[in-house]
Parts: sequence; structure tokens; C-alpha cells
Amino acid sequence: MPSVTLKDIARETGFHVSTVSRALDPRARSALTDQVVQKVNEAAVRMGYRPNRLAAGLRTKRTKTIGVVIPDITNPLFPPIVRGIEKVIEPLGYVSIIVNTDSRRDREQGQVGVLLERGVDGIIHAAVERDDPVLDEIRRAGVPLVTVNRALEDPDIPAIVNDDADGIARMVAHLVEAGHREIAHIAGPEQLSTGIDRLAAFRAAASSFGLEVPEYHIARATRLNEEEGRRCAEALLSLARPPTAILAANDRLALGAFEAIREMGLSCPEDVSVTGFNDYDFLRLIPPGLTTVRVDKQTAGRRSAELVIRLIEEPESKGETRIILPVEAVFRGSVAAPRAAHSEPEQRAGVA
Amino acid sequence: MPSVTLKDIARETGFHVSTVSRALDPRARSALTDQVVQKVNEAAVRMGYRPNRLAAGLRTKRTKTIGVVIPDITNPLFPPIVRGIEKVIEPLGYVSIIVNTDSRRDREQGQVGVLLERGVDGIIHAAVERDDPVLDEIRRAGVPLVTVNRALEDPDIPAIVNDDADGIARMVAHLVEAGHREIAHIAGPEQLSTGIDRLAAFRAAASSFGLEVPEYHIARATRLNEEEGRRCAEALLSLARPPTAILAANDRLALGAFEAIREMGLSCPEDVSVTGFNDYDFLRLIPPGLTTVRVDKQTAGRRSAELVIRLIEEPESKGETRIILPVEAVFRGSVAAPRAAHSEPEQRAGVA
DNA sequence: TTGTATGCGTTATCAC
DNA sequence: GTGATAACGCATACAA
Repeated sequence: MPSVTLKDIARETGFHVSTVSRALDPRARSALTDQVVQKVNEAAVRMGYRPNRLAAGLRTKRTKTIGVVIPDITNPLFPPIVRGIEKVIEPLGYVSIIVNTDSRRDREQGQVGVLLERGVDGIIHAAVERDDPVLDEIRRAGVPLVTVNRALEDPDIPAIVNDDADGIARMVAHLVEAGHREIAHIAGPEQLSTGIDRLAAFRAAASSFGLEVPEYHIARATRLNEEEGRRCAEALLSLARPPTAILAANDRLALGAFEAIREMGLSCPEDVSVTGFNDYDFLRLIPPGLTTVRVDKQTAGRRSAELVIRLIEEPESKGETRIILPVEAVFRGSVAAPRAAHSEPEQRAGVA
Repeated sequence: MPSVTLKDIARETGFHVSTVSRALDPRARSALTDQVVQKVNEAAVRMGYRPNRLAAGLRTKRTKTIGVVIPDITNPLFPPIVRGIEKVIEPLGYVSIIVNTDSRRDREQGQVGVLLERGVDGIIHAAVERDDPVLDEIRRAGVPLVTVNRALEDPDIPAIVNDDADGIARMVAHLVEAGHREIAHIAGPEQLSTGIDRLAAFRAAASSFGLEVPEYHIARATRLNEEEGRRCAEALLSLARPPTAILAANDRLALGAFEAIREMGLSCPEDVSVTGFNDYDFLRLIPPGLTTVRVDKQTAGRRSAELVIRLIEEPESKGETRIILPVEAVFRGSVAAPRAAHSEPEQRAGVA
């Protein structure tokens, strides 16, 4: 805790605390004699003055702190988002307090409470579920909220999301061009906006290519991790009519699919093509190279920070609060032409 | 910011603010009638009271906040450390404020200042250089400091480090067992404790096996990144007497060495063996599989948090403040027997 | 242009 | 046991 206070500088310079306060405040400084400002600043530097942000915050109700809610910082999706946030807020004098929810609703409530107790000026939430109850609490506290990566169902809540529909459409198109007609989808949890949005996009894209996707070619992951990807891929590939390609709702599910394929004695892309979503930084190093949708994580973080700070500092300003970031398709080795010509509609009958 | 205050509860219940404060404080509660405590708590819950930590901190000089200084959260070494810290502090009611220095000293000063302004109770520093000037500032502020992963030269500063010597010794032993006698080292920057410690360990281990390491088999990286690893490996492999194995001071340098080897038309481990240090989580997925030293990142984070909290809450307590964590060797595909039998001392003469 | 006074919400030290 | 009061460090409305 800084120990030299305005009072100390006041005593030292002979001016009054309020004068000192003003001399140190760039916005109030203009009302003072240059001489005073100079003297005070000189003393402040000499004495090693450092403002006590707690005291200032208590007075102004502004802490220059942004709360950031994420599921787990060790998930490689989040560090770049956090970094993007930092890059924007740090030059503006803000800091962030990051809390991890482990994707558990019960923890989430508490963690948001922690942020509120500390008087954060705004919250960036990268872990919301579609109908997250935590929303009420944040709203009641009157703290600006921006979600990133995922969105709430309520369209009034500002959100920075990726163009899920476009990304999925590109993956479907790429698989179709490679010759696939039997494409399965490992969908994310339906509590997540990305889960249902990507599933819907998959259905739409498939149908636009005249593909009929049987219900049993949709596997539903309960969590976005490798294990669920493995489980779902194994189930899909064990079907009487297995898909020739698996379009996963995210990279971790796709990585899990890689494992399942290997474990079943098959290989990717020879036997099964796989695509993902997100493009973690290190993916290019992992064979056969996952074809996926690159989302710009740093930018997502940056935009969310810019938005929340705008909401904090200019609450009246009107501007876009629902931003869809463009995505990019990244083609690597995990997609190839299907092995056999499964393309003719041989056995359309149900084989659950 | 929580809007219902002690004053509100006081008005509601008819008790005095100070009484309400006591009723809500587990430690002061004992001096009150059960009835009062009950009534106050009931009202607090009903009204949705949330303590204002700023005000409390202003009064008590304790913010229950830990500052964490890291170079860059997108470096995969740090998320697990941060997570380990969180796991310890969160149940104790602390939060962390994380700042990124980008390994730049000028930024570091400012970032530590930010932490101090916010009255952090302690600082965990994962980015120190050996003679970091920031130390003085932190010491002057009287804030407990613990370094993790790296150490300061001053032995009085508490630190959680890994057993660098043991890790390096194991890598050397493994390479020697595989038949290597010409082992080069890519050393980390000498401003970092890990840079010089691992280099010293390398020299010691090599000499214990009777290997003579010519000075030109020590490459010095100026930063711990892939690019420097590539540059150093390329230089080593371009020597008239190239090494058959490269022992890198960390995984990123090793990954860079992989690149250099590939670019030079060589392959690992057939032409050159490579080892690293740290063991990033995703390494096992990258061929040929880096043989490396696994450090327990979460534990390092945890121990550093436990230590800093002990220093905060029991400043008098005596206990170990310099902790060396055990490491584990992880053997993967990047080490094999040297191709030719370079082992005879053919041309010892200098070839710089 | 500068000084005075007050309050932010909490805790701690007094009295009673 | 409970109430009154001051103080933490700062910012600001108001006075001069």
C-alpha cells in the first residue's frame, strides 16, 4: 500500500490537501497556477507519491477494474482473449480481475459475486450459457456486461461473437468439395450459444448442398473436451452407416475424434476426414494438421474490452453492441477424399 | 458496486452500524447476542447485502488481493501456474490481479506500480530477472514477494523454483546412454536464473560423464522463443564439428531447433537428437515427441500462493521460503542413437 | 485561484 | 452487549 498520501504532500508544500489533489488531477489541474502545479508535482515525485486507488474508488465509485469471467485459463482458447483484453485496458489505466468458473454454474454465481464486491466497473464474460441466471445479478448491480465468444439469448446483452454460421458453412463446403456426402456433426452442449448455432449452421449448410443428415449423424457432446470428442466420434464410427467425415463443433472435440479414429485402427484423413473450430495456436504442429475455422481470439478480447469500456465511460453512447467477427478457414491435412464411393444412396433406411 | 450498505441494514433492523458490522463479522460476532446476530444476518440476506471490499480495505489496509506478474499469459508455461495460484487463493477469499510485462523491464516497473497502487497484499512474480531492480520498489512498499519459476540473486527473497540441476542432469544422462558424446546446449538468457543455472548444470553433468564441451557447442539464446531456438540450432548444426544432440534450455527453444533441423534437410531424431525443459501440455501430440523435463506448473503456482499468503497472514512465522520442486524426465521420440560413430576424438582442434 | 467541509462504507476504539 | 465516533485517503461542491 502506498504510504505517502496527499496529506503528506500538503504538509510538505504548504498547500491544502484539496489543492494538492487538484494539482495531481490532469482534468482539474487547469484551474490552478502553473507554479502550484509544478511545486506539487515536484514534491509528489520526490516523495514517491502513489495514489491510493481504493480511496479514490470509494469516493468516485469507479475502480478502473474490469472483471473477466472465463471457464478455465488453461484452456488454450482463453489466454489470447485475455491478452487482447489486457492490451486495450492497460493503456487506459484499467486492470482486470480474472475468475475461473470451471464451467460450473454454482461457482459462477460466487465468482461474479466476488467481482461485484470489489466494485468492478464492468464485466466481460467468456463463459455464459444461453439463459445464464447470473445475468440478473449483474444487471441488478448496474454493471455493464459484455459477453465474448458466446452470447446470451437476450439480444439486448452486448456480445462479441464469431461468425459461426460462415465458419461451419465453409467446413461443410470444403468437405463436400472433397467428395463427402456422409458428414456427421459432433455438436456442442445445447446450453451454449455456440452449441446450437453451429448445429443449426451445419444443418442449413448440409441441406444447401442437398445432403440429408440423418438424426443419428448428429452426436451431442455434453462438454467441450477431448474426452467427449472421443466418445462421440467412436459412437459415430461404430454406426452401421458410419460417416466419411466428422465436422466437430470445436477443436478439442476434433482432437478427441483423432484419438478415437486412432484407437479404432483407422486413420485420418484416409478413412475419416475431420474438421474443427477455433484453431488453437499449436494445432499446426500436430499431424495430420487439423482443418479448422480460425477465430481471431485476440481481436475478440480487444473488441469486448473496447465495448465494455465504452459502456462504462459513455453510457449514453449509441453504437453497435452485438458484433460478429469474421472467421477464416484453415486447410490442413485432416481432410481428404472419402475412401470408397459411398456417395450413391445405397441404404437410406434407418440404421440407428 | 454493491448498493445496500451496513447503514441500510442498520436502519432496517434498528441496530447501530457498528453492531451490524460486528454481527456480520465471524470474529467479532461472538460478543453479541444470538438474537441480534440472527436478525442482522436475516436482514442482510433478505436485502442482498454485499460488503464493499474497497471500504473495508481502506480501513484495514488489507485488500485480499494478490498481484501476479507474468511475461505473457499466452506463453503456455503460465496458465497452469496462474491456475495453481487461483486454486489456493480463491477459497481463502483472495483474488488476483495479473499483469503482463512482455519481458520488458520498462513495462515491468509500471506494472508493479499498478499493483502497488491497488494495494495488493502480496506479489507473486513469475518473470524476474536475476538482479531485477523492481525488487527495491516492492521491498520499499513492504509488500511480501515470492518469485516462481525463476529466482532473484538475493537469497533472502522467497522463491519456488524447479530442480533445474536434476532435470538437466537427467537429460544429459539420457543422451549419453543413447550414445551421444557431442552434445550442444542452447542456453537461455543469462539475465535469467534458469539461464545460468541450467547452463551450469549442463557443464557439470557433461563433465561428470567425462565429456569435454567446447565453448562453441554452447549457443546463447537472447530470448526464450522458437525463433531463437531456430537461430541457435542452425548455428550449431552449421559447425564443422556439429553436435549429434542438442539439449535446449527450454521447450520453446527445442521446438525452434525442430524447425531448424527440418529446414536444413535433416531429421530428428535420426540426424540430431533434441531435448527440452518444461513439458508444455500439448507437446505429446507433436512428432517426433519431445523428450523433456516435466515441471509441475500447477504445483509451482500453488506453492507460491501458499507461501505468499503465509507471509501475508503470519509475517512472523518461520518456515522454508526457498523451495525446490522435483522434476520428472519424460522420454519421447526426439532422442535416438547418433547416426555415425562420431565418438572418437578425431579433430579436437578449434573450429569456431 | 485556493481553501473548507463533507462523505464514500467500513472497522476499531472508545464509552456506557 | 451495544452505541457513538473517528479515521482510512481521496474527490468535489461550495465558499471565499
